Amino acid sequence: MDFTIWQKNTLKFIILGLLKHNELTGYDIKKLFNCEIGDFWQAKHSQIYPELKKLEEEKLISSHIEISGKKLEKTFYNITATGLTTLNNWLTEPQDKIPPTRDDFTLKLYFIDDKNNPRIEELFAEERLQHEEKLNYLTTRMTELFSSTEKQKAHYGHYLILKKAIIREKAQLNWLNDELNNINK
Amino acid sequence: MDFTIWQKNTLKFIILGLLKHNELTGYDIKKLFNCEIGDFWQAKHSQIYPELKKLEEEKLISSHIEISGKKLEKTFYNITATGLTTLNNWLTEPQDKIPPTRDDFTLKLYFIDDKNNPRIEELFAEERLQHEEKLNYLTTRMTELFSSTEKQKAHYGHYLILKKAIIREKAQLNWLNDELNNINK
DNA sequence: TATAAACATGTAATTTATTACATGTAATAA
DNA sequence: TTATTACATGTAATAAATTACATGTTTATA
Repeated sequence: MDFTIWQKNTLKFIILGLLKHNELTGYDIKKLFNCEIGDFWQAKHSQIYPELKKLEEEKLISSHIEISGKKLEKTFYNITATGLTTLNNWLTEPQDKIPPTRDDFTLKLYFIDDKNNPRIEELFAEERLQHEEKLNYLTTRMTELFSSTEKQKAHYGHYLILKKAIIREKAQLNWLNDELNNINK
Repeated sequence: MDFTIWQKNTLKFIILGLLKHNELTGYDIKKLFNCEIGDFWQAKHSQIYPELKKLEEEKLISSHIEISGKKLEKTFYNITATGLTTLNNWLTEPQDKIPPTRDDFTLKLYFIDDKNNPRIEELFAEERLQHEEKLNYLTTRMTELFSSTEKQKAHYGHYLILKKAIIREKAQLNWLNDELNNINK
């Protein structure tokens, strides 16, 4: 009997979730981390490809090869019945404590004690730029994908996380602007 | 010549930052992750103690032992001049792209496509509880530590990150409540 | 005065994630 | 038509982080 609680391996479940509806190649999965889910998780191809092989060994996914063009072999993956069960179990598991944000911008701030240190303003300005760019991208995506309530309902989860990301970025930007105003006073 | 860019090792700089003003033991540092900085980074003692030894080898910190009680040896660490320079360099480095939130609550949501799946409401309720508890803790800390503007100025960075965490939790809770209302419509 | 909780420090094994190394095809634009 | 970009897939080395194993002291409390 093994009561060992291993580390999460969230990537495993993300892959299963992504394969729920469509068959995908490793490259497809890699690209999806550039879109909305990239705001909530990221993985490099060097982690994705081995994970796919592991999942196939565990019989949670299956694969077949298709030739694209003259000789390029693309490996498509499909979720199995067992895989679907594993995914649903994960979805039903109670949530753990909220993990830390791992935000080193905030940490840097924490270690600058002098309110008049000019680096504070610089940091805020840099950070604001990043969040402005992100918010811009996210709002564009939102109008692209979910202009109508029908479209929202058809991909409800997707709609939700996009909305959440936008709210997060806006709150962050508000805070950044407020603090920048305080500094200049 | 080595142009290799290694992974960050943020813990290293957090330790240096924490030692900037006070000498601390490994245990002290461990405990600090239970407070505000725990919202932005966390580390187990099994990572902290080896890191402290590494930093001492690199001459970024120094240590001395004090006896507590009859025979308990406590190792206190101090930052060196080199350590201080290293810390300041980190603080001055331009910020990277904002990293993903690694939020598996949101990911789970993403993979529940059916708007009527009862698991959605459950997930939201679980998550709301967590964030309510956290917000509670944070606001208590805020009044404990920063009731006056003098106190805010004296530890400006600390004040800032506490404020940021509170704003984040509030925004999150607002979103959770909004969505819970939408579900019940 | 026993005992539980908090203090205090460490290592080993393992998992997770990143960077670097490595190779080749297909489509597009100049 | 050539060059560049995107497509496509992998492994090796390394770093970062977690879990588990391990031991002992001091303080508070029942």
